[in-house]
Amino acid sequence: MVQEAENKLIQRRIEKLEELKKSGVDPYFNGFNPDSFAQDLHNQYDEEAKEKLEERNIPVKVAGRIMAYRSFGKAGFMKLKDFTGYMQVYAEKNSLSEEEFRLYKKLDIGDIIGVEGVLFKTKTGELTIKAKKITMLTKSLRPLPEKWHGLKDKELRYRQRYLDLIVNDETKETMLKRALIINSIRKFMIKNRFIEVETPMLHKLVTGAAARPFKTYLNALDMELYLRIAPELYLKRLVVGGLERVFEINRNFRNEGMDLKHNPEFTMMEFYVAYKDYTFLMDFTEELVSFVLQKLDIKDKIIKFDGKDIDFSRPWKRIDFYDGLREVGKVDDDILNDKSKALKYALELEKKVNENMPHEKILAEIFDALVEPNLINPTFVVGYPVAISPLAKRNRENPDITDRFELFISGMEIANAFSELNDPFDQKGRFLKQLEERKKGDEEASMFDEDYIRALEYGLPPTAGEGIGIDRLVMLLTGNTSIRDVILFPLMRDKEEE
RNA sequence: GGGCCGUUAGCUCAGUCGGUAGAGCAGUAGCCUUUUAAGCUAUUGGCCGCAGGUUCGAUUCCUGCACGGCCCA
Repeated sequence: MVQEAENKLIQRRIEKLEELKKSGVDPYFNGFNPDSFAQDLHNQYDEEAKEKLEERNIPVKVAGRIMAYRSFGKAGFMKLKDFTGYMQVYAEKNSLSEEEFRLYKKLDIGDIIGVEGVLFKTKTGELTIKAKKITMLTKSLRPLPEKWHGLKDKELRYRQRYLDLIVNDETKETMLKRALIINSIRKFMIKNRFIEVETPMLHKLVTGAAARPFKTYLNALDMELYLRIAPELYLKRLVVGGLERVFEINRNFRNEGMDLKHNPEFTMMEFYVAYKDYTFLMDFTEELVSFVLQKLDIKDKIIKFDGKDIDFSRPWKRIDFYDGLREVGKVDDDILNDKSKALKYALELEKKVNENMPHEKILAEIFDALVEPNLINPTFVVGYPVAISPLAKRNRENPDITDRFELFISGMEIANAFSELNDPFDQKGRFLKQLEERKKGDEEASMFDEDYIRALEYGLPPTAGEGIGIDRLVMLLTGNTSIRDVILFPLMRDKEEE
């Protein structure tokens, strides 16, 4: 048996399954080939007049899951769902063989069936298939959630996403939109002559971002490995190799807290373009997102998210990191100039900071607390300090800051980008600095990547690079305030089954 | 990590000021050949999240735990 009968409802359906088998019906029949999808039929025939449609006597074969079942004696209606939409089926005794009518009477909501018949319209004008033949394709053993309220329990929706998808059309809509968003991004990148690549997920060194990694182990080489926190250094190696425009849309893994905006594995697009700098990337990002909005048919450039209107009209606001602290965060100058005052202030804000951290890192924490939540419309923050930007190129006028920006929308960090540091001597120094931070206890500090230095010694052309958080972008564009609602299978804690 | 809230039938939810529970849908039986949450009649279904404590008695009160949600860090 597949599973123990959990309750009488399942028990009853298993009995029905056995009855089917006994009467010679294969409850898992594999030879039915539908010739139409629900939505296509609606698109084609919804506008057609009832009489005309019925004269034409159009034969169709569809397959799907029974979502509603309304029966009255010698006839009845079913609502069938396939991946495109719904199609109503009308079954009556006179149009079916005796066996098939008996099969019809035994069907359950949730069963997957194939229907052959002709199109007609009901009294109320709904396009419907009058069944001539019904084929059981998959018997469903578990009862579906209630037809009206559906499945609301978030825990069940995440843990049993298949059920969520069967019952809640909004979930499917969100995921289809996600696919559309990623597709349009890909289209935009390719249009701009970027080459899509895949780089390793299993890394020997933790680099490319500030985060704690997942550790794993490769038996064949007796080697400790990390799941990547970012593909950055591999992508830049490719630019060294002459792939001057590359992008990768793929998963990153970060071993840190989970909340509305963080899932341990998440999807990023990173891309690099040679002979451009970070100012190019700001324009490019505006164009990219505008392109996606256009593909989503959002014409007024305004999106409702978390109760706020977000205006994507170009150009987007650009503010300086320190100006942001002063003007948006109302942070006093002596905090900006004095590390011990900054530390004290950050502690008052209940940030996890300590005296081993560089002053700039503490300021970044204060920025996180006081400035970021106020950046609602798309805002580029520029002028990040060198100390917290180990892979970014220094600004020519002010060597203490970098040619870098982060993009915030609705208080969320959406993108991080900079002119890439391509001076191997400077890069070596930054790596060494990161090692020091690591020794002081910063588990998020970068490791030293010698081969990457070697690659830089061969010469990385002047390059601009950016990472865009795809899940968060999808959240914004689909109106979901939880990252779990835009990931098909978000990570859940184990629940012991009895 | 802290705070608040939730966990009752397959699903969505009531409820018991402490006396082992109820609705709708789904299921089952019957009537019904154009329904739209179809209708009508009858009916099955519960370790009231888990473990302790208080009590004559706990699903209810208390404590702890698990999982989830929201808020904060």
